[in-house]
Amino acid sequence: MISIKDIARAADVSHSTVSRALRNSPLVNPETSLRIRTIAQEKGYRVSAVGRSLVNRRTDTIGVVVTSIADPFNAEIVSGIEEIALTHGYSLLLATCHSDPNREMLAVQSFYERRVDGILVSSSRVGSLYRPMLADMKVPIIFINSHHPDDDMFSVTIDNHNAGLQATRHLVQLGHKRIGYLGNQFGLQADTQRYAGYRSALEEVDIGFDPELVVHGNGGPENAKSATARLLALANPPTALFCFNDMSAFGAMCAAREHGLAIPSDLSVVGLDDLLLSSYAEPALTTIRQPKHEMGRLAAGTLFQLLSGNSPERFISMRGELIVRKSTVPPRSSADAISTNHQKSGAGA
Amino acid sequence: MISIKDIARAADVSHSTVSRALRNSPLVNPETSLRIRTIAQEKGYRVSAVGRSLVNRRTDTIGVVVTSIADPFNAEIVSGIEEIALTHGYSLLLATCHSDPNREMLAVQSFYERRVDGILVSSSRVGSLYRPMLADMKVPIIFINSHHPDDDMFSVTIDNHNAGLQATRHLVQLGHKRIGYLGNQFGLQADTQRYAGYRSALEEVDIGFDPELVVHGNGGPENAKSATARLLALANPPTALFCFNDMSAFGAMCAAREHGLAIPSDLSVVGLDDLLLSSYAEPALTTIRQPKHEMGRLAAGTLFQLLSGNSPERFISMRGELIVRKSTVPPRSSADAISTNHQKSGAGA
DNA sequence: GAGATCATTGCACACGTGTTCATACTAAAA
DNA sequence: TTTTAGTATGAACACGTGTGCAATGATCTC
Repeated sequence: MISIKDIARAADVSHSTVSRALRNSPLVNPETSLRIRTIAQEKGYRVSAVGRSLVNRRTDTIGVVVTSIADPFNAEIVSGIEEIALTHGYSLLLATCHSDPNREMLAVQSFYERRVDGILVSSSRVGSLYRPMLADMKVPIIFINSHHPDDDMFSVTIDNHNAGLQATRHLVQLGHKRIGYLGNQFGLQADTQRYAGYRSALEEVDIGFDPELVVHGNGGPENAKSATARLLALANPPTALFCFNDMSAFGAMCAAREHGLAIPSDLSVVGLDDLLLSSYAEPALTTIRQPKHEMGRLAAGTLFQLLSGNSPERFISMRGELIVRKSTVPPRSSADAISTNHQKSGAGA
Repeated sequence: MISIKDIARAADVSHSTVSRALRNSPLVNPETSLRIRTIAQEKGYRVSAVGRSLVNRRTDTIGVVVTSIADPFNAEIVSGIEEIALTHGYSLLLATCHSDPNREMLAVQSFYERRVDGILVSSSRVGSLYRPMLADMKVPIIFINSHHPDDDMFSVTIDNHNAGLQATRHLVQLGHKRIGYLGNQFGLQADTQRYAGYRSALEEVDIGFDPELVVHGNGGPENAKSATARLLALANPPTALFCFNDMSAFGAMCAAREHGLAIPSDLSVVGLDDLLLSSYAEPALTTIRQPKHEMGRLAAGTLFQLLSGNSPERFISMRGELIVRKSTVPPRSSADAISTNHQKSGAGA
């Protein structure tokens, strides 16, 4: 591993001069500078970012922790972050925590030890426990997809309540009266808020709320499938379903078909995310588009604002956009769906 | 930012003793050690990995470059890598290159400057151009999903030829005679090999090869859609389609439906990847499962073998597994599909 | 009690880079 | 010629950490 001292020896100058020459400092004679840079190139020299970081007190690196990178939602957020980081010449340190608060803390601590210049956390489960930790380490942290009402926290979220409201309103306007909610793990902030939006939409039109129509998965399709099966086994099943996210919606549609129901004629489904594949599904999924990529960009942008000494907005809240596709239609009979009590041995289509 | 010198001052010892105490060295008096560690904790001290890296000459960091993290295929590979890295106490530096050889090189150079202990590159587009660069920088590199026949390269791939063979054989065995191939960008190694497998399967049973039935997308659903549309507009369209990957398969199925065809009765489709959502599609996608997570694990495992001085296998080739689901059935008439020349204004189901 | 062994600690240097300050030399001005 | 201003360079220190070596003092052995 060759250092500036090596090429200093080769060029018969001090390492100071080499350092200056490589950074194109006007302090060094143009001829010597060229000679040094030539030698450096010949020897295949590359600066050591670790040596440089030690003196510059910055690593040009930001840390990103997500629940799972295999989750396309997180992947798109990271994609947005990476895009902005690249334009600033920053690198990305990635860690996953699998919704484990402990692993989340460990990841953040690891980032801190590595002296990242900033940290982005998506779907944090730790929340206010960060406070004492943040007091110690003066590293700017931006939260994505979780909001903390404390003064010194920055966050980028979508308006989850509004998203739930839009999705449910859409189903209400189609004429549905028995609308189910397929949530994520209980206690998750985004779930609570989307659920609240769902409730609000029902109250707007005086549709009686039926707790039977609320089930919880874990955000993945498999859990959504079994949760939906419970819902469809009800004596008076829903005619429409609002799902926490698109992955859950896929699982729900799968369960419905196995139950002998056709989508959307027997069951309307609306998701939330608008994943790349959602528009290619059959039927194409009606959903609330979440600007994932843009959220990543904004979060990273906020961080770089902070790093350059500016005072960006603390709480950025984005609006989801309703994308109506083919998975939602009016219910079969406008006189509610009491008559359509499907048997499990029903039409196998 | 507090350093060992600060707590050395506070504990009235030399920074050497602090360094030893924090690493639980047996050389330091247990009482002093405890006192030092207490002070360190009170002050919220955390080692600087950059200082440590400078002297240890290792960063406990590996670099990963993928084409796009938003691509679920890459995301799952990264997920596998991260899992193994974590067990070794390593962190992950992530970069994307968007299939641009130049950006790929820049990413690798950035990693090198940051003195990562090893590099993983998925779907490399640069190939042998690495050689001179590798000669300079003695950082172990593992390639995923691209194979380089040079001596000093390590790689983990799936047997693409075999995958193409299995997929096409499956369609042949169902009785299809006009089988299309929807490939990725021309020149991509994986595409060439899968295409070769496709050809081999056709030759096995003496099905005449028709170059009309081969089209190329870019691995994404949108391009796949338009490419498939061209295929279906043929006077004598295919009755089955082997797609480069699952994303393409989704685009292909979408195009077929817009063309008035039913999947699988009018067109059988087989993908390659087995994404999380592939089994939840309608119809559930027949595909060749690629052990993405395992490939990431193996690649990372190979790297850590190298880092610990062992000599792991150079070329790891994995077998894809045919997963038969609902998107493939025998063709409508065994007397080929000449009669089924669908009009674009056909049944709109 | 003298020498030997051991436990504990500090000094000094190293890692690779950037930067301040002083120095040596050159050229211009007086 | 002397002073002044300017140019080019090196010495020295700093960043935070780890470690070989020496030094100190204590305990043990005979």
